[in-house]
Amino acid sequence: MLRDSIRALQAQGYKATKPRKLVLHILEETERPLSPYEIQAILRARGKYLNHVTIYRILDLLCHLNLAHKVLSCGGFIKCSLDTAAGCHRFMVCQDCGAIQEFADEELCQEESGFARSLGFHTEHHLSEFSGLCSRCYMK
Amino acid sequence: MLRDSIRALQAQGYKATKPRKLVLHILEETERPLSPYEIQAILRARGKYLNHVTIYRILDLLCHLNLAHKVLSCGGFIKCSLDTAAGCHRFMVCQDCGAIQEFADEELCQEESGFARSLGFHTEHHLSEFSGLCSRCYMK
DNA sequence: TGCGTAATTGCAATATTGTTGCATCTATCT
DNA sequence: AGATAGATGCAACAATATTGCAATTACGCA
Repeated sequence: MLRDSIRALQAQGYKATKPRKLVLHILEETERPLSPYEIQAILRARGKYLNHVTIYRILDLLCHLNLAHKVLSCGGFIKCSLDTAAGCHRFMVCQDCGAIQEFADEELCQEESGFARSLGFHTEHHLSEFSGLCSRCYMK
Repeated sequence: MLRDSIRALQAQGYKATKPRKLVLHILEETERPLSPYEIQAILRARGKYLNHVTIYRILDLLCHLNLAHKVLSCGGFIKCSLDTAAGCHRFMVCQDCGAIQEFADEELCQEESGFARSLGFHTEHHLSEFSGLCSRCYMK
């Protein structure tokens, strides 16, 4: 919810400015990842203007507060839809419709850590991005 | 091995040109991911010159042939050190020394697929990048 | 070994993406 | 409403990435 995100901003001492609300609103209503310049274009098409520098800074902040995520495989940003630990970053990206589903699984995470440790590696953050077909596109 | 990579190029009908050998050689001897411009800088420091466009094209080709990988979390490229299926892309990145270890685990892969399917998602490619400390840095 | 040709590279120009410092503006508290 | 810390816009710039085309080169073959 937009309202929750705004509250989260304020709770940590950040101002609920118009630009921040605009960016949050766009992210809320969009399922697929958006790049900073895409966000700017969407706003422009609606007669709003934000400087790209502002958008970059807002996205940095949102990621820092775990209100948004950067999807590395495409470089875009999506809203954070889970309130799990910040250390894990997991998505399934549908190759057909581009939709993204965030997921979390404690068990999988532990198995990954265990596997890594068996190779002598002590992990802190796990990033996973799976691509394939979502249930809807798979049915088609 | 450099020789193997060159052979792989030729086996698929690509020429073993000087620029390609240079890039492969740099990737072979470097443990950490390198960006196109870093590769150019390393070569320049050795008195060699490659146009950045050439480097981009070579890296595209190497990734396409699964002789190199792009590490998404940093944007750099490393040599491919496993001859596993091209669909999986897994690294552990040491936060201290920057070294990268590629890994593969069929079992983990299957569990990931199963987990995704339980959410209605049919995966094709799995990307994982774990960050933490390698055994050497963990000991320090 | 030298030639012909298709593949590859270099170059120039341009597009896209990301960053910095500073002046101006605004959300929030009183 | 006014003060002020924090946020935004602007301008300039840096870094990264892409395209079309001319020049060069690796490789097969005579």
